[in-house]
Amino acid sequence: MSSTGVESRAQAEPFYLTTAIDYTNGDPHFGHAYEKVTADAIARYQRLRGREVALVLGADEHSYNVARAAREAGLEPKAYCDRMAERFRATWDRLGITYTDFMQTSDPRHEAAVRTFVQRIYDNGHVYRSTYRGLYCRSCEAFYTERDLVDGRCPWHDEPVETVEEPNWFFRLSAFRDRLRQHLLDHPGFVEPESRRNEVLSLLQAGLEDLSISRAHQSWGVRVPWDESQVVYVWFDALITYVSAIGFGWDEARFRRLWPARLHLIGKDITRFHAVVWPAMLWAAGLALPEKVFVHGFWYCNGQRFSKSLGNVIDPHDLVAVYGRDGARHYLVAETPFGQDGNFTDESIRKRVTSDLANDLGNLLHRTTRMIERYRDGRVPDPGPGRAGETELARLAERVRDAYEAAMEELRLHDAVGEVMRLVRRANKAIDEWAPWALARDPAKAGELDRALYALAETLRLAALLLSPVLVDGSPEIWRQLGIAGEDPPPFRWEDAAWGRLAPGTAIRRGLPVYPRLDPATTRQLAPVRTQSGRPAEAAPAGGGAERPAAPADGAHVSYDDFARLDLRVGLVLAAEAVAGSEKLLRLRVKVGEEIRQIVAGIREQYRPEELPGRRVVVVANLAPRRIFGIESQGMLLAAEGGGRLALVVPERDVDDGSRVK
RNA sequence: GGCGGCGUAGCUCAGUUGGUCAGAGCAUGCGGUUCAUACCCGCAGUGUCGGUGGUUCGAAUCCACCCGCCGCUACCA
Repeated sequence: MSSTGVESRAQAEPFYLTTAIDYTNGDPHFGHAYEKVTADAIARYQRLRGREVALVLGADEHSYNVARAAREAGLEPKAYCDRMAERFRATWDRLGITYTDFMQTSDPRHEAAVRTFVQRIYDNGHVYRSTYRGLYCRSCEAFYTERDLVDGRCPWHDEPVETVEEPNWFFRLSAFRDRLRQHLLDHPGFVEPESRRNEVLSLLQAGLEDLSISRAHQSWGVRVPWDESQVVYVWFDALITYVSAIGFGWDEARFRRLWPARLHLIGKDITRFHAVVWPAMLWAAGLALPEKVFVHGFWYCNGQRFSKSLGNVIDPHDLVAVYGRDGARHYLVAETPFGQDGNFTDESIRKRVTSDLANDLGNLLHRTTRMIERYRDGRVPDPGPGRAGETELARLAERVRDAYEAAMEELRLHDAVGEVMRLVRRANKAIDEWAPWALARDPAKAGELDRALYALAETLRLAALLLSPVLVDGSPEIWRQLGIAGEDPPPFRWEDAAWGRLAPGTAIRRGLPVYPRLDPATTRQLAPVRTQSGRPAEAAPAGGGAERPAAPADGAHVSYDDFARLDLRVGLVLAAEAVAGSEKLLRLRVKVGEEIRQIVAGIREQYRPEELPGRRVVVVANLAPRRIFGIESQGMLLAAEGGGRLALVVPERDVDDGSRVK
């Protein structure tokens, strides 16, 4: 698998990968950084393999939120976008992301590409005119879904929205269902991980609806070429970045060389657009499909979502400031299997960086260079003819290289790094076994000592090379300290990932530890554990007297505390109406103290809408809002069910609405 | 409710097609070493491999049912 045959073809083919393009109505955060770092590690690995790599990043700007943020900042949209794009690029530069292109959707080249693209699918007969119905806010000049609304009102203006119909252009997405399904069956690797692919398949099973791809009444966006009164729907616009960034519509030669992409890296929230809509778009435009859509996981923070209201967002710049560029990158790649969710904690990153980079890798370099200095006058000894490959370390190194290669090709980034760390740990152990300090005292063991020191230096050279896609600062530094001649920074090449390439006689240049241990006393906490109120948790009181022991929770009982988490309230039904198109659902407006909630309840078979207003009910007031039948339900009614009948639970005598139910 | 997935040492997880599969890393305890960044190395562990049945000479690994968790989806108490 390592170095023959198939290679020549692969090397000739460029490797084009993309990350999601980001909304730039706020600064880049941890999740953005994760995606870019993993993409960059893949890109650097492919370059290591000698392939031409295009790594595209970008900014998704034609959304209403961006236009609004611009207005709030007092800037023209384009000026605002350009400024934000700079902030994003600065962050990616800080993280060492080696992107080749950064496409803003407001870039004239992109806008031209979008027009070319949609014109093409129009000419190919995949677009038709129909009516779009949606909820429209006049102030925003934008449509919203039921899910976006807050209390049925515009999330930005707190104004009622109105149902508006407008003529739009529709894309025949449904026509591609069977073909897409077949493609997924024929190409198991088209969507990964497999669980995501299964989701897409079941989605297709459920059926597809055509997609409105234009909007009237909007000025911020790309004009539909054959209908200047409309702009292209923002998602359609955004996806086209993947081709516009590499020249579609403005540099055909480059586009033809790089397309189709080998990999789209995305988060799990946008799977549908990339695994369903995008392939259909490409087919409609007569273009080839990308080889793979890889869905990475989300990061949590102390088990909770990153969110501004919790105050636990992490600025990538802080991550770099505290843990270093390599520390941040290593943590992001090595901590969690690629494709799974991760959980950021200050403790986990400190441990990961300290044990892997400082204690294992950094210290191995330090002790190795120190011994070469001390025992061999600072020159890498000659292991002697034919002996270098005989040591266990040498054999392991080549096995690790092959396992690393397999892992990287399959995007098991975390396994790939883990393999190299295994080698590093084995080298540390080998030092103990060989005890070079003992060999040094016995002139008869000079050959053994030579071989030992050579093997250690060579292991470090290889480990640094294999880790170079992640440890972008440390890998070159390790080579520098090993005294490897050549360009600085070194052009890491896969051909050098073979045992024995380190030239005997090389003068090492020991330096300061590449990865100093973090000082726990001064390491800044990036994500202190917080209480639900958003305040940092109090430290446990000394003496421990005030600790409240958790009630035992056997299978049959919940603790009182668990029960107390429910906020049950008396509510007064103000209005009730049947949910159109539904048999069982009623949409209620319920007054609970000061607030009025919209609650969807499945009680229509037992209660007629007109008999409900004025009645008191019991409401679960702190239930997370859910969308039911397209309508947000902000709570739940308590009802008893039995004998096929449903009975609302009501207070036995009159109490004020808003009263607590215990 | 439907579909998919998961439940293995304190924690995070590996465990291809059933037979050294009961493991790794981290954390803990004890010991060793000195080349080293209070580092590294060794030893010790604990596990009813979610539960119950079944197939088999033999199952963490296959089947059934049950419990719990997660994802997508759904006319949701």
